[in-house]
Amino acid sequence: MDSVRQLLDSAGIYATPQRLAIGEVLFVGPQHLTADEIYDRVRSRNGGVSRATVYNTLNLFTEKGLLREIFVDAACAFYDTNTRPHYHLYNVDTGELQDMEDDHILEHFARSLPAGTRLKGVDVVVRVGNHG
Amino acid sequence: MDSVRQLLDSAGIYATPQRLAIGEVLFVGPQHLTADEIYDRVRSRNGGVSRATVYNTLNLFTEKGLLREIFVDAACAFYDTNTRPHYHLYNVDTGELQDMEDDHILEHFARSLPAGTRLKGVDVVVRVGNHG
DNA sequence: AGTGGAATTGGACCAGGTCTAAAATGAGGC
DNA sequence: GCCTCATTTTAGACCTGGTCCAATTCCACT
Repeated sequence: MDSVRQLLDSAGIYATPQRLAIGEVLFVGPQHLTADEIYDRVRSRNGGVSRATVYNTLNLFTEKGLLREIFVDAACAFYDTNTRPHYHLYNVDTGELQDMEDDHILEHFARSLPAGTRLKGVDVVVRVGNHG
Repeated sequence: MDSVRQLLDSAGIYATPQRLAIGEVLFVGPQHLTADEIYDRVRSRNGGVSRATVYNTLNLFTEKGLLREIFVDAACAFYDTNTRPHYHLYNVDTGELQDMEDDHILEHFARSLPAGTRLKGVDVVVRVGNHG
């Protein structure tokens, strides 16, 4: 139960009740959630957390490297608890997003797609910056 | 000059003056533009095109496979005239987006980054669907 | 207890992008 | 040439995810 507190500590994040509540929703395992899903889950478990705090906290966690933002369509960001560089499989029809673990997926993706799905495209974004 | 018309024809898109104007802005070569940039360029060249038409047309072109949408941050979509599966280099500080042509970039990206930039992360989205 | 800086809050605000209802366009038939 | 009707365009209202802001609360420290 205190693993979330430790995680925040190790990232240099001051642990508040709200941040712990949000962390407990997020860091139960690898998952992809939207801000709204996170907001709903935190509320139904702990009650009082405002939308603004959820956004603040998600941005803070992202900045500190505990989360990664994924943009897969214009109208909603996913937050991924797996922060290693990795691949995603996005189903444009269902809106599902899942991790792909195969390191050679780029060579194989066409062969290894889930049954019943058809390839629509592959985008790789290598994110760089000028500092930090 | 009529190559845009031919492109629209071959994609089964009825060629209107507005669509041709937008096509002429887009299909001059490989590039990444935002909807707003496209709107501005069309207006400064041809005048009368409404924002709604630009969005309609971009969606139509995307649907018909002439364009690809790229989501790289929450607040703005890029439209890429290169529709083959390929990689992008996004500079989080400048907002620049460029194509990467190296087919083995995933193995080499860490070594081949532009001078003065540092790796922030790699996201690969393999887009699939249940039909079509 | 008192103080000051950080965190939280609700609500106003912002900006892409979509929707809608009305007007304009234009190809096909006459 | 001109009607007709479906398609396209348009302006502006609208929606919605996300940010900003000023006011309040919290809490570590004295």
